[in-house]
This record gives sequence, structure tokens and C-alpha cells, in this order.
Amino acid sequence: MTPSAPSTQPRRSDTTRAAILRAARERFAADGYERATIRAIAADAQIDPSMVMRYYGSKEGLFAAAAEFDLRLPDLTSVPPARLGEVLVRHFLARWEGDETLVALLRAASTNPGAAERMRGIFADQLTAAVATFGGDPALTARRAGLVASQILGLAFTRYIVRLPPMVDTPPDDLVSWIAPTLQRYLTGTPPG
Amino acid sequence: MTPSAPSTQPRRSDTTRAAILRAARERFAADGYERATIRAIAADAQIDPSMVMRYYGSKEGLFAAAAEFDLRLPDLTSVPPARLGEVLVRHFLARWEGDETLVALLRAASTNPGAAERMRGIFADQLTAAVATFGGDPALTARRAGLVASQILGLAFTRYIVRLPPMVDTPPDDLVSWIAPTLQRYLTGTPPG
DNA sequence: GACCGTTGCCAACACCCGTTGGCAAACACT
DNA sequence: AGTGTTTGCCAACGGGTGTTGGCAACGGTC
Repeated sequence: MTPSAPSTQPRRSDTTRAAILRAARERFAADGYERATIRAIAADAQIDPSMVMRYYGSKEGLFAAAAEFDLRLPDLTSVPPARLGEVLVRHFLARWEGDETLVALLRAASTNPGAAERMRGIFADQLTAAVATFGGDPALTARRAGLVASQILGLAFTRYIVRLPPMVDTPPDDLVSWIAPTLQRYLTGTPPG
Repeated sequence: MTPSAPSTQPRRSDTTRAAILRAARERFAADGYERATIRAIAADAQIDPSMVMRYYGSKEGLFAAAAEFDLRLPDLTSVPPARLGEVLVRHFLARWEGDETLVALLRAASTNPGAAERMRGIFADQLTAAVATFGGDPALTARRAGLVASQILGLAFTRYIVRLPPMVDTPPDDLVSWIAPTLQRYLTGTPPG
């Protein structure tokens, strides 16, 4: 049984656990939740499928462990207010390309309620909190964060999931130049109407 | 066998075919491609699962028929150039709320390669063509269309799939006000850099 | 060396899936 | 009335799924 105390002694099976998690992230990112089978993940990790069950309880539990994620948003108060948009797009692009966990989460969120719930949590909590740090009308922060999420997730969806050719071919720097002003306005622009 | 000539005499089974298609769209939109089972769709349409196979060949064939879709983009040349963004957001929002086909396609595109391919076709063909109608640098039209798609699909993804609370709660008119300037710049703005 | 928890594999269970073939009733047409 | 086609259902097949229990090998502890 998994001990309840956090960070106990290292176990001999830690390498296996890590191999499972890595294979799970790959499969979930490539195939989505339902098409990524425990058997395939176990084969990638070169262990028996029953090991996955022992260490993670169930497929849902494995996904929950594999989709653990932190946006690692930088401290926005130390960023020149006029460059907030640029910093954010650049950060998200780098975060997305360097870690397939977010792609796994994005793919799975379309069909798996738990994944959607986690996505909601990440963007509602972490992003909204970051937006709230630099003041502004509190009644609007949630909406601003939502709009930012819509453009960021749309970028990821078209570039990494659907793979629209223009979005795949455009170099990251060009994407930043085009999209930064959008986020800038969502974050600091005066509300329309 | 399905006759090759288009629009032959109406068949007695047309109502069944339509019922299957309607149920399929609902299920695909609600559950995605893999979780929407033929058995469930048949149960919704109150017929036997084997009927689905007879009329649509396979699950892929059924999805292809259910995901037949036209953006019905208006003629953009008759729109005041300064209001292009507003017209587009409003059109997409209405199109999305009134027809669950697009939601089905969006959900399925995350995990089903065929669905992703069709999504690529719709946005690459129809949207790019519409963007091309009002001139501008031809080398940039694909990129402009891709950027528009990223914001539109991000809006749909956060509002209808992940259901981020701020995106769900914001009234359509407010969404139009916020997002229209984004599309306007992607469509007609001068390229950055 | 004896003991006990850990790690791993094998075989199997129960279930659900897409898909198929055959058969009865309903219909259309002469 | 008789014939051929269409519509529909039933039962089943083959395969893949998540999940479980038991059993051998290994590791550290006394």
C-alpha cells in the first residue's frame, strides 16, 4: 500500500513508477484518454499491465498522476505592464513545447470529464490568480483570465491538436508578435461597451 | 445499396436514416468519437444497431455523414471592412449555438484523426477562401485565417468543451465586443515585425 | 538461515465494442 | 396473387478493455 506520509524513503520500484508515468504521458498526449490503453502504456514502459494497477490504482488514477501540472507562471508584478502579453505568449509556447503533459491534458479534456475539470482548475486558479496580482477591477479579472485562456488554448488546439498548417508552420516568434497584442488587450485593455 | 445518382426517389427508410443521424450528432457532440457507441446511438434512435451499419457502413462512415458541415460564411465583400471582426464573431457564435454538429466535430477532432482532417479542411478551405476574397497580401492570407481560427476555436473550446465558467457566463454580446477587435486585427491589421 | 514485505509476471475474468449473417415482416409492382 | 426488394430485429462472433488474484523471485532484517 502506498504510505500516507509524504516523501518517505525511496522505493526500489521508483524507476518503474517513473517509467510508467512517462509512457502514460506520451500515450495520453498522442492518443487521448480512451485510446491510450493501459496495456499499451505498460508495453512502452516494458512492464506488466498489472503493475500499473498496483501503483496507480486505476486508469483514472494513472491519468490523475500523469496530468499533474503547474503552469509555472512567472511573477507578473515584475514585468513591465506593457509587455505582459508578450511575456505570457512566450511563456505558454515554451511551456507547451517542452512538456507533453499539457498536450495530454488538452487532448483528454475533450472527452474525459475529470480532465476537463482539472483543466478548469488550472486555468481558473493559477491563471486567474496571476491576473489578479496586478490589480484592476476585481469583477473583471475572471473574465479577463477567461479570454486569455480562450486565445491560449485556441493557439494550442490549432497548433498541437488539429495541426492547422498555418499555425504549425508559423515560427514561434511570429506567433508571439501576432498574439501578444491580443492578450495585452484582454489583460489591461479598457472594457468595451 | 445506396444509389449513385444524387437525390433519387425518397426512400421509406429516410426517417430512420434521419433519426440515426440526429442521435449520432448528439452523442458525438456529448461524448466524443470513442465514447459515443453505435449501440447507444441506435438506442437513442430506437432502432437496431445493425441498421446503423447497413445505412452508414461503419462507425467512421456514420461520423463522416454526421460531421458534414458548412460554415455558411457570409459574403465578406459586402461587409464594411471595419466591421469584419464583429460580423465574424457574431456569425460563429450563432452557428455554434444553433447546430451541435460543430461541437461534435470539435470534440472528436481531439482524438480522431479523420475528424481532425475534416476540421483542417473546413477551416483551411472555407475560412481561408473567405479571407482571400477581400484582397491583401496573398502570402499572408493563410496565416491570417489560421490566427482567426485559433481565436474562434479557442472560444468554442473554452465555452462548449471545457466550459470555463467565465466563458460560459459571459453573454454573447459581451464576447463579441471583446473578441471582435482581435479578429479585426488578425484579418486586416498590418503584420507585426 | 528464517522471515516478511516488495516487485514482477501470468492467466484469467467479466464486460463492452464494432461488425456480420440470417430470417421474418412489410412493401412495391405486375 | 405472386414475386422481388426493402426494412428491421435477433443472435452471435472475434477482439480488445480495465481489472483481479495467485504465485515465483528478490531484498533487507533479525
